[in-house]
Parts: sequence; structure tokens; C-alpha cells
Amino acid sequence: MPHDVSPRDERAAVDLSVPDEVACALCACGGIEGLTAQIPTDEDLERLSAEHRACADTCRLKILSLLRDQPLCVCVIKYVLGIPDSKLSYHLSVLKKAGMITGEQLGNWIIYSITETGIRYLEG
Amino acid sequence: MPHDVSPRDERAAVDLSVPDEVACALCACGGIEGLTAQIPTDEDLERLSAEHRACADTCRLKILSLLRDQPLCVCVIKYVLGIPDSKLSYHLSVLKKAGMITGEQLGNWIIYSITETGIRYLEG
DNA sequence: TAGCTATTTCAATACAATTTGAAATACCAT
DNA sequence: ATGGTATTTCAAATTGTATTGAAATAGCTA
Repeated sequence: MPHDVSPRDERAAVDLSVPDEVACALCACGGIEGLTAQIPTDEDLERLSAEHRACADTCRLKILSLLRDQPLCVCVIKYVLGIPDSKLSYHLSVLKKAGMITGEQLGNWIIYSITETGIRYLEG
Repeated sequence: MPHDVSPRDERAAVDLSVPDEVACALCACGGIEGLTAQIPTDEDLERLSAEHRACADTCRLKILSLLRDQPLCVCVIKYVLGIPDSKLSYHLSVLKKAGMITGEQLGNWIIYSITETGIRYLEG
């Protein structure tokens, strides 16, 4: 019993043989062109992927979870996580570049706060 | 004019000197122990970071955006993205392992669909 | 069975992110 | 100025991820 297939016909307007299910869906969404139009702009793709990449690390997620309820200075975060300064500083810079946190200098200290974006991404 | 500081007192129950702002916030959230309790479990951190990592790539975000409105077979995705089979297969496997998509065999084809998780993460 | 198509796997290479400790910067207090 | 503390920067070593093309698998049709 052969599967229904739409081979190289007008429906898909493209030289592809695909299962009927898929050919149907393709038609309904405007064919290959309609599909292509669903892809976000390069700019949006870059921003989105950079944001996800910033959250793609357990150490950075820990930092975000610590900042969720209140701003903290670097030394407290360091104390809680028990990691070297330079490592913490690196991860803070990644989070900051991606817009997940902001830092404000207060005398000798830098107080980091989570952003709306950071909260949103922390939820998962 | 010196900044107010809480050096090594009982408030933080820990040998850290921090700005008053931070000492206050620390107190309100149960000190270092309260803070520590805010950190998700290792299991949750692993899952969250793996999910974000899966979305930390523009090629994979393109795939998710194509699947957002309908399931598609590999060959259509390949046609739209214009990338080699093996590359596409690699990215599909990353998305699948992270629970962003599922694949169902239909005869010779494999039809991939986006999951609820995938939709949620695609939104950003 | 044999031949065809769709998709995945593999191993090698190329590329990117992370970790480390040491040195640098910046700010405050004396 | 000097000394001390908090934080960042740097370059080297390590680790992890992405890309490639060739070969393998799996299912269909004849």
C-alpha cells in the first residue's frame, strides 16, 4: 500500500516530492514563499540567539536566580557561588552584554540588578 | 563623605563587608542562606541551560520558526534553508534532544513538529 | 531481491566559549 | 600620595560546539 505523495506538481510550485500531509500544509501557508516569510530577520535571529546563549550556562542561571529578588554586589554573588573573581566577572559581562542584567557603581562596589528580559528568560 | 557600610557585623551573619543597600536586601531575603535557597536544583539548572543552549543558534531558530505554523519534513526545511543534509540533521537532533521538536516517521519521510516548549522558547 | 530516496551517523577539521591566575584598574580611606 | 578593597582585563590553556563530505541506515517501489 503506497503512501500518497505529491510529486513535482503545481501545488508546491517547487520541485520537491513530499507527503500529501506536508504538501497540504505547505499550500495553506503560502508555499515555500510563505514559509520563508515566517523566518525572522537576521537582526532578530541574532538578538534572540544571543539572549538564549547568555542563559545557556548553569553558572549564569544561578546568577540570574540570585538577582531575581534583589540587586546584589559582586562580592556577595561570589561568596554564595564560591567561584573565582575573574570567572564571575566573565559571566557577569556575558549577562550584561545580552541585556539580562545591569550594573551600577556604588562607591567601591558594583551593584547588579536583573532586567525584565533577564526575568523573562529565567522563567524558561 | 564615606559610604555607609556594614562591616563584618551580625546582620549578614557572614564575614563580608557590603554596602548598606545590599546588607538590607540580604537581611530581607533571609541572608546568605535565604539567597542560596533561591538557586534552582542542579537538575533544573541543567534542563534550563540545555533548553536555552538549543535555541542559541540562528540556524536552529530558523527551523523552529518554520515549524511554528505546521509540521514539515526534513527535505522541505532543507530546501528553504539551503543547507547540507548532515548539517540540518545535526541541528534537528539538538532541537529534538532538548524537547523543542518531535519527529514522526511517515513512510520514507520524517515529519518534524514543534512542541509547546519549542513555541515558548521561540517567543524569546 | 535491487535500486531509489530520505535521513542519519561518523570522523576530521574548524571555530567559539570557558576557565585560570596574574596583572591592571578604579574607587575609597587615611 | 599611600594603602587597601572590589572588580575587571588579559593571554594561555582547555573544553565544547558547529561544519563538512563520505559512508551508512531505513523504508519504499518494482
